[in-house]
Amino acid sequence: MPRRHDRSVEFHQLRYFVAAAETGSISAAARREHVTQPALSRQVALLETRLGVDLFERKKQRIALTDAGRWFLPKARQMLCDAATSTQQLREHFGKARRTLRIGFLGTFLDDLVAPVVRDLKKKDRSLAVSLFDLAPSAQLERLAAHDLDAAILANLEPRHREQFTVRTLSRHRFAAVVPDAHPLASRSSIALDELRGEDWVSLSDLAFPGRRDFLRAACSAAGFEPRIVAEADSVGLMLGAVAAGEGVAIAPRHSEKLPHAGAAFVALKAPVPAVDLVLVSPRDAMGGETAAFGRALAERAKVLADG
Amino acid sequence: MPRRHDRSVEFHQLRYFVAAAETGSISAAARREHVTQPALSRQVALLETRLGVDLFERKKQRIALTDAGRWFLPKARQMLCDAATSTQQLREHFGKARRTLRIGFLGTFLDDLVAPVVRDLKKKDRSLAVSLFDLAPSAQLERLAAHDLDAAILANLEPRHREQFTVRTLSRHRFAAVVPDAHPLASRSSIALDELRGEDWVSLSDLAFPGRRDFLRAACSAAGFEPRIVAEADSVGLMLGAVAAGEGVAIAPRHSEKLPHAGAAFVALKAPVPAVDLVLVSPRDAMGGETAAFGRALAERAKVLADG
DNA sequence: ACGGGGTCATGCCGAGAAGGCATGATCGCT
DNA sequence: AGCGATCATGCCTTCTCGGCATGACCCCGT
Repeated sequence: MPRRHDRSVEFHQLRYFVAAAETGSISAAARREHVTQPALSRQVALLETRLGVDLFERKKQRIALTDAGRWFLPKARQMLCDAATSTQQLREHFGKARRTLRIGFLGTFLDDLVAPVVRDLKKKDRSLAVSLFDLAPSAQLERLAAHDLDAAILANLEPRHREQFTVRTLSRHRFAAVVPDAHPLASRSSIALDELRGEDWVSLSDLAFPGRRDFLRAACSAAGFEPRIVAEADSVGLMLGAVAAGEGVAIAPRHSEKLPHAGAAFVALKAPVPAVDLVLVSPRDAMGGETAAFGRALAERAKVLADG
Repeated sequence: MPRRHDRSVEFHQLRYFVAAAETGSISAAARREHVTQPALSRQVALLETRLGVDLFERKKQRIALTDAGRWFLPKARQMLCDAATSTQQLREHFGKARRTLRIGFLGTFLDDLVAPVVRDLKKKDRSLAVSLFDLAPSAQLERLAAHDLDAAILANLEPRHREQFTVRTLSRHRFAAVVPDAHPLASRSSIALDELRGEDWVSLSDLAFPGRRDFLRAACSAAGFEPRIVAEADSVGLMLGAVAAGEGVAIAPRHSEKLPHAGAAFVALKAPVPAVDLVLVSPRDAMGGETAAFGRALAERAKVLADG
């Protein structure tokens, strides 16, 4: 008897879910995954029934992640990353597969930093294979330590990581304030950090973003106050959601404005603007030729972006 | 067009592979997974072709893991663990699922420590749900920190983990020497540690077993010499394999003698015998009632074992 | 207001995958 | 040698997944 009513999740369902969450559309996800829209729609629905949890809100037209969906998204990404890297590593080590470069980063860097560099490198070396993974910083560090990634793009690196890995500085990223749409300061063109002195604050969990909370504390401390942190989120998306929901205010790198953030407004900060160095991190021992080439190209691109 | 020649791995194939590796038999694995032997045989073969790598050596009768298989086994376990814990956590948090206790440990502890305790607890509370995961220590610690496990059974805990988690001592475990079958000392009933002074040593990777290498160094140092470590393995099984292959000698907890170790012999050590405390580790904040009950029962059982 | 171009969901069908059963080949053990 | 156990293969059935067609709905422009 072929097993019925199977409650187990399948990899392709996770892929479809991630695609749908990232594109915010079933149709677009279907195009990306090279299947038809009904096929993907059904697999996502099946995933939801198997999990017993709704991942998307069907708002007649477009779809939106539920809280459960937002929570599950990074988990699904990690599962896919682990499956891809483990099997790839197995093929490379014990089989005849060619070396693949595996890069981790936050999704917001894909479009104008990582993707162009990868395109350029592939143009020069047609045989180059690259796998890209959108992961939370802590997940990147774990996989870096286990040699499941060749390089990761991070900020807010703690000292013990600086000595554990080789680090190359890419560019400096400035922060902006994020406040609810309804907030009196939302329409200002720029504000000083200490105007947010009395607010409730939303930060990022140290579990997913090591060092980020301390960075917030240090920035506020430089402005002469201590932030009252009332909530922590596991991802930038969840943090923006918390701000939109009125839980408090936050600071975020300016480029995260590209994430969906309905209900939350980005407002420029007056000098001194908090900023972090974006760095490329690799394991100390295994800095292969492709990794080094990628690092060089990435640093160059980052420099161009910073100048422009 | 239904996709052909799919190279992607499926969860059930990983489950079957792990079952086959753990039981050392396709038939036994099939019984455990409630499918017929041909079904499981085929899925494992299919997995191998998709990976492009042989995971088992078919020795006419029984099967044995290849090096690739040994390397892949912990990876497969982690993928299954992550899928199980993530989906379960989702169901509990956002759905209507009952709380499940998630325990991590090394496979060698299952039979006489973990399994009996779980059986007893389930007898008392029929509604108790428990998930068990055979994971490398570092993997347990990661998942503990991310609240993907409720408790883990570990040894060789580093100070920073002792302060990060709550720790309960279970029992003391003594080590034995492990030498190749052909080694002159293999037939002795017991040896002193410093008789291995001049040998090449095999240890466990700090990546998978944090603190274990330092423990070996300290033990040898107490015996008055410095071990020349020529190889490191990612799992106890790989370490025993390395010893059997003649790469060197090692020390291992006596209970790991239950693992398959053809070609390697366990020899008792004379006093002072290196030993570690086995501890139950849980996140500081979330020590639920079931977790506490499990801890108590486990400590009791460990005490009985130590006395017996 | 109404139709066209989007969205997502559902019904139906066919190809393929996965499982069961039966069988064959090989080895170990009595 | 024969029995029992192992793993692999062939054949058949069932379920799944994906494609196509279609329907329901919404936004938008004429």
